[in-house]
Amino acid sequence: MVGRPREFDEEQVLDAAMKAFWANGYEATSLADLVEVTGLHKGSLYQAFGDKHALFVQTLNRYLQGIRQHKNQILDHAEKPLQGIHDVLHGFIDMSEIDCSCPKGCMAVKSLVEMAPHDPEVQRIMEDHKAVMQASLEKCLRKAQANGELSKDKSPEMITALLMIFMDGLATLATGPTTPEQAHALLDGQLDALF
Amino acid sequence: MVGRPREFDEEQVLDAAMKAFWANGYEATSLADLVEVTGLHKGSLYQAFGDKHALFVQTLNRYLQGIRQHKNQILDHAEKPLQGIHDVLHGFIDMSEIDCSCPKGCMAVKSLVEMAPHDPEVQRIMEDHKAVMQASLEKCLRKAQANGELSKDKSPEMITALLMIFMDGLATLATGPTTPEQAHALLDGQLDALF
DNA sequence: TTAATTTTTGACCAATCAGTAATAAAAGGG
DNA sequence: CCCTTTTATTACTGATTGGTCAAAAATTAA
Repeated sequence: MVGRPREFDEEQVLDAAMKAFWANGYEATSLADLVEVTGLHKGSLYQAFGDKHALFVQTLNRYLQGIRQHKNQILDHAEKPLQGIHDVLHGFIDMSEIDCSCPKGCMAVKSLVEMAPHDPEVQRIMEDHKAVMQASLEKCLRKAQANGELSKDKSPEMITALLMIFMDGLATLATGPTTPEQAHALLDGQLDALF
Repeated sequence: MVGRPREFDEEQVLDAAMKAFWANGYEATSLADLVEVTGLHKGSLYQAFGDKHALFVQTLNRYLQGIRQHKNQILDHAEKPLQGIHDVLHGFIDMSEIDCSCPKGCMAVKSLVEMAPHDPEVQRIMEDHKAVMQASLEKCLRKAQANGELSKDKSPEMITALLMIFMDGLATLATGPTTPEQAHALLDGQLDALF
């Protein structure tokens, strides 16, 4: 490698920018904010990541990829598929407790609501992510049916859709003063209703 | 009344501003945008409604009040309470079809996600609104229980909470390319699961 | 040591941001 | 008809916006 070496860790910078966007949204996060949280100078940010929108897209992809990686691993390796789904969904609620430096709520839902309506790229990213998660959940539910864990007259598609809607709704609820305990109880209520 | 009379209709201006905020969110809606959609000059906007934030709060209150008025009337006067709930929830989906000039999605959810986390006033408004809607739904469910329409071993609180979460989730879904038919089907699926 | 390459840094830019102040215009009250 | 009150309009502000550019610094290859 030729040239002056980078003085920053790309992943750390992306994480810092991600948290800023996550906490405040795209529009309300200024370049000055990004400079502050990343510690980089304006020019370096542009040279390394492109403009503000490109940087945002990279942080969003990183956020979604992290979720997919973690959740799909649980879903694919769960001994009891239904337990896997239970763990994955309750795990979403605990995410904010594990890393307390994370903003409240879900960056994906926030981006979906703020950006997707008028941003084709964000829209595409979110649709792809949704399709992947949907497929994983459905696959897991079919395993549960084959397993005998889940009645065969339930519809995996409908259950999956309702679970994803529920998680989106829970994420908007989580922007307010809801405790993890309440969230867990509500999720249990929804799971009881569906299974 | 003394002084020069207003040349605009306050409610029309609020509606125009509301749609701008609704479509683009608070941060992404500039004063120039508001001047354009309202037809008023900057100074008139400030004199009549206060600053940008105050104007936003007024549009949000108008939006929420319209919903509460409409929905509570249905809930309170429904012959069959469960049918009333059915109508109210499906009615949310049809709102965008009735007035096609309305932006997609729900302004309340959008404001909740974008503003509530760091805006105490919006947070309070949304909490109050949620409490009112929650109370109306619960009251209606209890009537259904007294009526025999709803089994008494169901929890009105839990059902209400799950319905509200579901509607929030549906609103985020509606920012994407979801047809009203799909939304109705999903809502029916949720209602089937809950009742 | 020098040339090529990449990053860092800080100065700089036009455009837009929300918001204000001053003046003109239009009404009613005396 | 004048005075008061309210609204409309225009011009203007300082600050901030996202983004660029050129020069300095740090590294490797020749």
